[in-house]
Amino acid sequence: MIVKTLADFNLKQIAASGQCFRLEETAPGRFHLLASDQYLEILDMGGREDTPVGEPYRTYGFSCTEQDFEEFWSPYFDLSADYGAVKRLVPERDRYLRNAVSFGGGIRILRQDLWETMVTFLISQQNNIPRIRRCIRLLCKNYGNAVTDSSGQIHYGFPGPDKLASASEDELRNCNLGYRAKYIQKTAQDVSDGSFCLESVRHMDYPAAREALMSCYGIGAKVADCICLFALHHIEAFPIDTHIRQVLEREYPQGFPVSCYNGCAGILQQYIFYYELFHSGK
DNA sequence: TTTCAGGCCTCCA
DNA sequence: TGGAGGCCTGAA
Repeated sequence: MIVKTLADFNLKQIAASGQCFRLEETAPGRFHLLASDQYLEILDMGGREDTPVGEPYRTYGFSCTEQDFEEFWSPYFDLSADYGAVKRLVPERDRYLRNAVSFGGGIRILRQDLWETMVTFLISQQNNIPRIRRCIRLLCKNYGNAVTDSSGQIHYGFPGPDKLASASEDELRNCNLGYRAKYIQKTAQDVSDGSFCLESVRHMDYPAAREALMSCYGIGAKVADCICLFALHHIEAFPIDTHIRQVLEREYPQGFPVSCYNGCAGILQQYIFYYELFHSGK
């Protein structure tokens, strides 16, 4: 296990922010994370939250080598980005956003796998988080590769498009996907036969990637924006779901000042989302 | 029992 | 072209 003290990084907040359904707190302060076929255990060793806005830090133990951390996990957690600089863009007069940033200051936008993110956010539509997690667990167990951790426990990696394309809609429905099974089946087929190219989407700018994603069966504006933000790291993407829509109507009736945030409004969206869901003192 | 959850598609006017 | 209705399922 390697130990790291990290600024603007709180795994509990990241797990609760709902951007990654395979990051789970399995016991207080203990997390496990599956990303594609990689498995990581993480131990929260404490830290400080009562620092000036934007500078919380915590210490974590990671069950990987220094090399794996630097090559895979550090980019995955977006650790080279300065989130303090984003927080400082929020003006003093915007008390709501200042509170949201202070409350969820350890959130980062993960850099997740494109295919995995497409499928998980197809599942997320009109759905709740416990059920989304169950669906993904079933999908991985039925179609993913087994990954054994250091204690010999088996976990399952995320199934690739070919694997899901070979499953029938009824078989996918058995993963509790409901009507979303046909979206996943069709999208997997399109990726598998090359009519939708993941690699080209990776190289598109935000508007082009969003439009390309929305051409997939079952992917609308909200899901496309989530994929752009959480997989392609287009941090200007600003997904609007029912929670965010309510906030915009209540706090920003003139519209959210996207232009103030220098192409990183999506990060602010995550602070707002987390604040709305978990802040009880409003 | 009903509503709603991190929407999207299809149909019809 | 825009709006209404249907869709899986389970927690509250």
